[in-house]
Amino acid sequence: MDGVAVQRETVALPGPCSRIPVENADIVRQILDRVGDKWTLMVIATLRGGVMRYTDLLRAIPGISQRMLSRTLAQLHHDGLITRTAYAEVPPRVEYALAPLGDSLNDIVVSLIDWAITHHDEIRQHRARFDTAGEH
Amino acid sequence: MDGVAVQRETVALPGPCSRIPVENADIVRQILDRVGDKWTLMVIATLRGGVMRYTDLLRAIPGISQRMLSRTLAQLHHDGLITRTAYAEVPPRVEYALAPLGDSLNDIVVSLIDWAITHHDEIRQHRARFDTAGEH
DNA sequence: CCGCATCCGGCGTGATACTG
DNA sequence: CAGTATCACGCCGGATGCGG
Repeated sequence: MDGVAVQRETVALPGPCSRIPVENADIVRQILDRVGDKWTLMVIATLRGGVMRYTDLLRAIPGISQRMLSRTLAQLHHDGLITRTAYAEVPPRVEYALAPLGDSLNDIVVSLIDWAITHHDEIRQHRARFDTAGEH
Repeated sequence: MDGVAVQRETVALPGPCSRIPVENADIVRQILDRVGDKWTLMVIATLRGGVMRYTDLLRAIPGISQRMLSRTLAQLHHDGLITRTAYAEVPPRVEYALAPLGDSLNDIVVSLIDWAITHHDEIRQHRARFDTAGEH
């Protein structure tokens, strides 16, 4: 029902793309489904500190459950963003680290963390003002 | 199996934090709870195109439901990331646009989109290889 | 007519307990 | 220590309805 001619050539890789073509929106959505959920970015951000073990991550990321950590790590490993090294020892030891692909997200994650820390007060204030204002 | 552990030291990167202190982890998590869910970044990314109406966003973001769009928009407005302008007309018209706070996310969003477009093939290949390899 | 709140069904999520 | 199995809850999505 759209009937619009789609510009297929608009890839716009060099520099900031000014607009998202409809077909890229789908790609972006798929990726954001992976890296854009709450825990994935937290795990990647935490792994910036270096090689980490399962329980280290569990402690380093407040609020995450074992289930979601396992799931997230498996998915990140599955997508090639992190490496998983299991040592057949007793006690068992599994180390996780950023793979090159995950490392390429590093700058973005840092920026996002930066943004979060910089603006979270502003957001809180905005939200508070909103609450007091429109409490009807 | 893999068996190769990646040597990775704590590299200082541009920005205040090269590592995430535990206390900041909580802040980051809170922000990522807001901004890191599937739809929020998609909405922000889509709004980069300029002022948009509700149904425009609905069409521009494939897969989103009316419910989630309303919710996401309300939250973004609530947090001060976007502006909402309702015109008391017939037919009614509601326009959404990025507020300065949301606009400050622009660069990050663009980077993320760029990353998504650049690496989604790589991720797919990794995933496919993983599937064929360890189908156990 | 558009925007969006509400109601219900399904699934993902989270806490606990258990296994290797 | 690392991860899975189980179950109950809550959130997501689709349809409906109403207000402006």
